[in-house]
Amino acid sequence: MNRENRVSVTVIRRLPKYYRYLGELLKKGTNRISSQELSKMTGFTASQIRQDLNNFGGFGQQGYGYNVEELHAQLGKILGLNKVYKTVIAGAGNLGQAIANYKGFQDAGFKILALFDKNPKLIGLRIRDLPIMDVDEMEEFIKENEVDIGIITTPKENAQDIADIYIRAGVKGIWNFAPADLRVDDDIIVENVHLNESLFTLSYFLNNRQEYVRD
Amino acid sequence: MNRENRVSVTVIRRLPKYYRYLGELLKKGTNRISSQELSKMTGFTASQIRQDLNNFGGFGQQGYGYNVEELHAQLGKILGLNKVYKTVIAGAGNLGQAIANYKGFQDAGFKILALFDKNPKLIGLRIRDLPIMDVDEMEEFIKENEVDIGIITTPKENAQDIADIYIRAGVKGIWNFAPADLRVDDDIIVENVHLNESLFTLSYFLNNRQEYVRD
DNA sequence: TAGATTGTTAATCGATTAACAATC
DNA sequence: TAGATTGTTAATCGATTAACAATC
Repeated sequence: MNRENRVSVTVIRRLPKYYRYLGELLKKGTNRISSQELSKMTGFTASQIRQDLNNFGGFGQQGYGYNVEELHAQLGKILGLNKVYKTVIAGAGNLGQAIANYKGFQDAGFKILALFDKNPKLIGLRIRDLPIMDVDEMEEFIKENEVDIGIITTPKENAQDIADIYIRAGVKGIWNFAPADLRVDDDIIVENVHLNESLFTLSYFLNNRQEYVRD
Repeated sequence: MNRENRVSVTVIRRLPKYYRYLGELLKKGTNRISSQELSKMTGFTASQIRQDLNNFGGFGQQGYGYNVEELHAQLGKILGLNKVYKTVIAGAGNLGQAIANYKGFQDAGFKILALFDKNPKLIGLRIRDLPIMDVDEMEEFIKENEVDIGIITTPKENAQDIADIYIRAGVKGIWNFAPADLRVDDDIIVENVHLNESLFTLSYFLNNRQEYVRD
């Protein structure tokens, strides 16, 4: 695959939502689902759903729809959720601890190996069974354990330094919660969670409700 | 303003980023900035930046660019950051506490009044100076204090119930961290932070790096 | 004045929606 | 077979980029 036939980022960002609803259907024991029913659940149009899925293959069957279990499995594979990823967390404050404690990520194959911090009061403690270690040991630890993903939950002042360590140590992706844009090589994938931007967007819509209600 | 002249959601979601960079420039003491320089910082094209800003007015000056202080103030007003919002947090676990502890939100005018939980071990504790109260008292509290924004950091199983309470109590917006889509009336603004979807997107790009590097 | 840079229109590009033949 | 629903092409819509006259 090359740039010409790659799937657009807008499409990719809808896949996790399909995956989530299919997981719920699977749990309920539903066997089949049509694009129209999925449309009602997700809020995307049926046409868009069929277009999106057909970027990756013809998973459906005319006159029937999609097999829930199969489509769920296929989307999981497309998203890379059939693998296990090793991750570490830099910044063992509340947010880092929240992520470490959230079972959902472990279940999805994102295995957290350790948290790192520079606060001596935190170093040595444990979150569940996970150690909080000195950030000075992080680079070494990542190399030894071949960590795939580095998570950043530090204040924004330290985010770039942490990113630099991550990259030197060889992580392939960074999940960044600091309100800063990281400078990284092109081959490092950065996914930002900018809570500030999310909250400010909410604030905008609160102040311009009349224009945006009823969509 | 009506539907015809409302600004598209894609534009709105870029505004907080402009605002953030302008804040940094302001702190550095920079007086003026051109769309071209802003382009280098933000990664959006200069043309797009000028288009975006002109949805709200002609803030620039030919041959000069934009006055940093003025544009920052204007964007703040557009985003509604010149007001104070009263908020509460439902779910006083790590994530709720992380948000309560994050000074940035308070500074931006989002005042947290209290956290709520149903866990007796948490009720009565304090996060900074904020009480953790019984969720049974939440509806009453919100009505009395005229809370604007309800934050949801509970497990997904409780998210809809909390949303229902928020709506009954009269909040105008919900900031939802639970991996669920809430059913609410059209006049309630919901802003979702779906960490699952963000992580799964990262996972996709990790597995399809060769297609997406160098953009 | 000359140079720089906006505001804005027009052109292009990409994403969404509509439509329907194919087929289960 | 008849009905349902996909996969896919074509039409539409919206967002981004290019271009340049206006003007500071």
